[in-house]
Amino acid sequence: MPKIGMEEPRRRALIDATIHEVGARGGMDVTVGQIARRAGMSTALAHHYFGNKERILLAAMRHILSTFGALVREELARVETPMQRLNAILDASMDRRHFEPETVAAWLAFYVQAQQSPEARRLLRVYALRLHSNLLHELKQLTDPARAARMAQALSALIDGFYIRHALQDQAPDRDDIIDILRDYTCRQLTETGQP
Amino acid sequence: MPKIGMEEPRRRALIDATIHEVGARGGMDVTVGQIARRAGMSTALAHHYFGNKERILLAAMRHILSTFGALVREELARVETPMQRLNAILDASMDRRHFEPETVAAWLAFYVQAQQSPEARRLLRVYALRLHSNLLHELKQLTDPARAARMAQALSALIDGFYIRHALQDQAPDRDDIIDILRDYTCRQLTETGQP
DNA sequence: CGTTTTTAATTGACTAGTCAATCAACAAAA
DNA sequence: TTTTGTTGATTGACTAGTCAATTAAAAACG
Repeated sequence: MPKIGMEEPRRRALIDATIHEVGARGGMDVTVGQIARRAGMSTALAHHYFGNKERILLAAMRHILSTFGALVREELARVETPMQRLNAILDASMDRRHFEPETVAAWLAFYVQAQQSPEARRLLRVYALRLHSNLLHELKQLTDPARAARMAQALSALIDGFYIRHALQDQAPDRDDIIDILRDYTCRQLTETGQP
Repeated sequence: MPKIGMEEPRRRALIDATIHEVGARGGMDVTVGQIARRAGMSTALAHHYFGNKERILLAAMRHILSTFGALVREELARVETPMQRLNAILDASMDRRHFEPETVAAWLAFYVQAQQSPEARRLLRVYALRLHSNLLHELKQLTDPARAARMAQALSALIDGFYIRHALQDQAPDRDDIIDILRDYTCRQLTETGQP
């Protein structure tokens, strides 16, 4: 059975299985055995490729974050004006793919693991910082620096907040309502009223 | 040594120890042994009082949520006008006590556990619903129903979002900045501009 | 009041089970 | 034959939950 060049597909399968298993079980308390079985191999092989459990989990986390980042970059490449680019970031952040139950559960679980694992924490920080600086870059071209900074913070929090609420409430607003709220927020903030 | 009337302080100590232990370890992967040791008793006694591990965790969760609810109610009782009451809810939601690292970590961990445990899910739903309806009740007196609903959704998401961001980023805005952002949001939304 | 019985509090030792990680061994490709 | 892929079996550490036994307070009794 041993064919050569198995390393890449095996790693891929393990990462995929990890995300699905974490999503299905709804937490990080997955066993290497469960992951390996879903990926169609023995636990020993999983250890062979990743060394230990934590590295499997981190690889899965890295995969989710880089998928997210790639999607944002892709949407961003399509448009020109700051306003379009801002909307592109918001759209990409609310992409349907992020709302698949497994992904949401995995995301949430990673947030918790970040409290224990410095490397996981670092990864999430990178994601948060990139989102923030992406937003800020566009907003600075649309309003004054102070308001831009505040809006970037608020939009980041709104995105994370809606995401986490979506994870466990059925009456949470759906994707389209969320985008409406985000657009309404930016629109109102950028319309100059009384305050300087 | 056995004194009578120990049940109540023991339960209290176990709940307290659970929150601290979950907060310190940054997840739900705490052992009954760790909790019991921190509470100054044997694992058997912890089982004696709560039956099993899940009930210990749920009791701790219930305690955190009821503390939160009591605080909101307390602040709410102090003021009269809808606008004051709205601000009271926001202030209470952002109270310093909720930002103690242990509480934040425990809160986050409970969110994850809610994916696995129906009872935990139910408890969090109650919290979310109460926050939402509290906000909605005041907002309906300040603006039209559609906008009130949208604002309640947005404010809930902002609160949860800032909370979760605070849990793992040092550059996240602090309590006062967050309150500024929340107030700025409500202020702008309630100021009638162009759109009906 | 003194004695006996009941009851709550408490634990150490034990059971039965899980899981991450290791290892020795085997199969095929190069 | 060396390298790469692969596994079953095993180990060692840890965990939830149980249980019988112990202690002391309280209550019942004479």
